[in-house]
Amino acid sequence: MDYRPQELDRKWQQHWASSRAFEVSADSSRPKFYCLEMFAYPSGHAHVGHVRNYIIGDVVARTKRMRGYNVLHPFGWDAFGLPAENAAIQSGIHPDVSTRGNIAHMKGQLQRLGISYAWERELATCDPEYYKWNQWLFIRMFERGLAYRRRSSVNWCPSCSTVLANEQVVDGGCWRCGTPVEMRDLEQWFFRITAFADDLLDATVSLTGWPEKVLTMQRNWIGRSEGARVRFPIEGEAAVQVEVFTTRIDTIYGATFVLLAPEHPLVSGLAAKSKDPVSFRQQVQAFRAQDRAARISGEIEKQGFDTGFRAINPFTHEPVPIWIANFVLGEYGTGAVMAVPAHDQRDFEFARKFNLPIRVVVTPEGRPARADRMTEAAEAYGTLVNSGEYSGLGSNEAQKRMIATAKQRGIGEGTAQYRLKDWGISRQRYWGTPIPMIYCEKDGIVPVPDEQLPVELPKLARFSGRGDSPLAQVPEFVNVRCPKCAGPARRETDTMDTFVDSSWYFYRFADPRNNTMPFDPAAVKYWLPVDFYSGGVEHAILHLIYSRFFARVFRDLGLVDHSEPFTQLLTQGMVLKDGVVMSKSKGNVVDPDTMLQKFGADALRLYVMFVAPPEKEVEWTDTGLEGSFRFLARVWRLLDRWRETIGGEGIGSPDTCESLNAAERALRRKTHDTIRRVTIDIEQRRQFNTAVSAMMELVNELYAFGERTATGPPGRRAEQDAGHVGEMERRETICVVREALEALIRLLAPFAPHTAEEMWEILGHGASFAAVTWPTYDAVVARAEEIVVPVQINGRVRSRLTVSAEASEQDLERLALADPAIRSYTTGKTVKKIVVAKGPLVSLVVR
RNA sequence: GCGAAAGUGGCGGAACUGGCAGACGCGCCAGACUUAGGAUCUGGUACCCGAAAGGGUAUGGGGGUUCGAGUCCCUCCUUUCGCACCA
Repeated sequence: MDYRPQELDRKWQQHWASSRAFEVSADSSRPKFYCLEMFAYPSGHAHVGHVRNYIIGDVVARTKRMRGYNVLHPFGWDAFGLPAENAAIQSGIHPDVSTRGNIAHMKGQLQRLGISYAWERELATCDPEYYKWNQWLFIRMFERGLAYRRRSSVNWCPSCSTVLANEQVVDGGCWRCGTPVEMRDLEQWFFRITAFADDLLDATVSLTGWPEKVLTMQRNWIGRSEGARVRFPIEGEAAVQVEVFTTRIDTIYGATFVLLAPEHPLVSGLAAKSKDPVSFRQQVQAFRAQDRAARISGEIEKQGFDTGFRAINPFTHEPVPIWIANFVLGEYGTGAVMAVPAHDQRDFEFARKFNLPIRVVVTPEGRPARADRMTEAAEAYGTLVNSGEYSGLGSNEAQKRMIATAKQRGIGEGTAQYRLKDWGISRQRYWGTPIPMIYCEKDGIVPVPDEQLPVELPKLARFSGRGDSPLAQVPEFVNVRCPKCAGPARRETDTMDTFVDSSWYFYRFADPRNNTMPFDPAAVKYWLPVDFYSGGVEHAILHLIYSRFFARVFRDLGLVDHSEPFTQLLTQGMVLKDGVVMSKSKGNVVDPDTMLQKFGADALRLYVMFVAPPEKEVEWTDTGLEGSFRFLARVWRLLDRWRETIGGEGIGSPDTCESLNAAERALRRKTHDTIRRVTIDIEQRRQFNTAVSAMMELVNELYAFGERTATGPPGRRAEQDAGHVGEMERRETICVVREALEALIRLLAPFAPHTAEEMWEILGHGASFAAVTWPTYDAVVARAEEIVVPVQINGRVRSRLTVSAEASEQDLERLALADPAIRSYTTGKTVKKIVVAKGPLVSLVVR
């Protein structure tokens, strides 16, 4: 009977579907496990790179199910987004149509892989039943001031013709297409994620199940820095002050000038009053026109000019010049800095270039540096000098006292600054959630009443790809009555960033058909947080920080009782082909369906899990896949060779067999040790490749065992008279082999579920794996009876002792010294030291 | 520039708390069974010397701690990733 996986795939997939094997409901009497893979953008075809993630999740989900957990393992579609809309501009096919077609195809691919999803909970974010709750939530956030509208300078991608959030700008370009981002002044909707900056930052220490790398990225992104704001009056301008942010208030006696960003709000006022307003404005314009990416990255030279105005250092009361500099960022802190050239490298370079004074006010070890001899700024903390009453204090102490003084005198206060900005969510595109807001001349901004939700996307007839906000060109959509005064009003025509959709879909899975709330809090209380979440690292800050933000919003709305939605996070590596990431444009995608037709779902699943640990990038090889197929066929032949022998009734467990011979005991030991290793590898180490190799070892052992038995190994079965097998084996052999095979099949089930189900059935078991329990091991049986102990002399292995596992340290020492090979090294010399290490291992120092 | 992770046979990788480096797989070599083998089974496969027994050298380079280092420490090199004038 040959191994024909394609038939098994079909048979068991049908069986799982018709028996609703993976559908679940909340059950407080059982422990729950929520296993989730990042949902998919329905691009049309999943390649093996995408599919790796789903297989990882499926192995975890299936294992947990066998271990008695009530497992929620859902899937859905991140179905809004630009590619579908751009395709519509090209092809004229409506995004709704193409998206649904893509979803149907990809769903089929996942089903053919045998991923154990609870498909009845499937959702797509482009369904009004889903995005209605985006709108509902938006309004709740608006009511609480967490969603607000403001005019500001925003990132604009000219290619996608839409605004981008800061998180979506990578190296100065659009995260999706790489086009350099431009700045535009626009009225936009923002989510006040900065209100949770401290919470999001501080809680990272509680995320012990996350990779440290991702946490570091999030901490850097939030970018909290402690410091102070200090206000500098302007000489002769009583009405205005320059407020600066500094993390080094201890160096304020060394502040010899003040720098403003070209975007600083005071700049235009100063220009007007300056001696030469025309040239002033020209220089500011020149700075602002500089390439933003280059300006921020420090690639261009530091430039600046003197405004002619002077600020009064509130600590020294000295007047210092105010300059405008191209490297000062308008959007960070106050957009103005006090420049301390002696103790800040950037200020140092600027002072040297423009001959501005440098004054040393902090010294690390007693003797102050000479300003005229410095080659770089002295940024280290130390003891203050030339700082009036603060001289002699350490930097830390000085900071505390200076902040207290500033506060007392009303010239400043201690604060923290963040690099995290509020999340701009308006998108000038069609294929997204309409923002449920109405603008009325009389009543201003008015939310759409809850009972009118959802605000549905109108069907667009044409996609031109030109101009802003396609919805603005649909009069029936734009023109509405004001919900308050019933007067004429117009709708918001921007749509939401699709990252809004993906920030809470994992809650909706707990209760996906609810039509009165986003979800029932009780359902979420049972299922959430997600116990195991896996996806690509590319979401380390985008999706994962937005989701943590949404969890806090739901928490503050009283809908959930936790703050962190994902307990354990696994960031899986990409699958490469020919050394590069698979992509349609590179023409190097490996289509899972082709592989399925050749080798079946289980070989593909097994290969993907075996090739490397899940976090690592892997290079796809066809021969590796064939190897996995061969392994499964090898297991299949093993079962074929033993099925009639061990299938009979009335055969007890090996525990009841008293007289196992050495080979049988060794096989039992291997069986139990394999269960131990596979269980730990899957459940604790999440290192699936070594779990697979442990199973391969067991299979090799079973082949070797078969070699020694009456009927011979599986490969020779063809030459045996099949009618006679079975009667020739010892009862003990049958017990031990059956135990080994039944364990193997169950361990294999999460990786190769179709094959395992079939083999389980062949062995005469009725129940499908949804109901089968994970094998357990006996630690005593798993331990070897006899062990080989290496003996080292001066660090080199010179002999090996075969001893009982119970041998004591003294026994080992004695046996080592008595060993002939060892004696040839010790005779005539002194044994200076003997170490018996756990392991065990004996190490002798001989001189 | 700063920070993090990593560097192991021809290849993917293993080695859990410092204890036999190279598990398992791919590839390759040989044998068996065969009309045949690109099926299957068995054996071999880090490198160097040696007919063999055996010996020596090996985890990016150099140094150190230790009875013992792929693993810990220092230093340098390379690769990948993240951050990059954030005051």
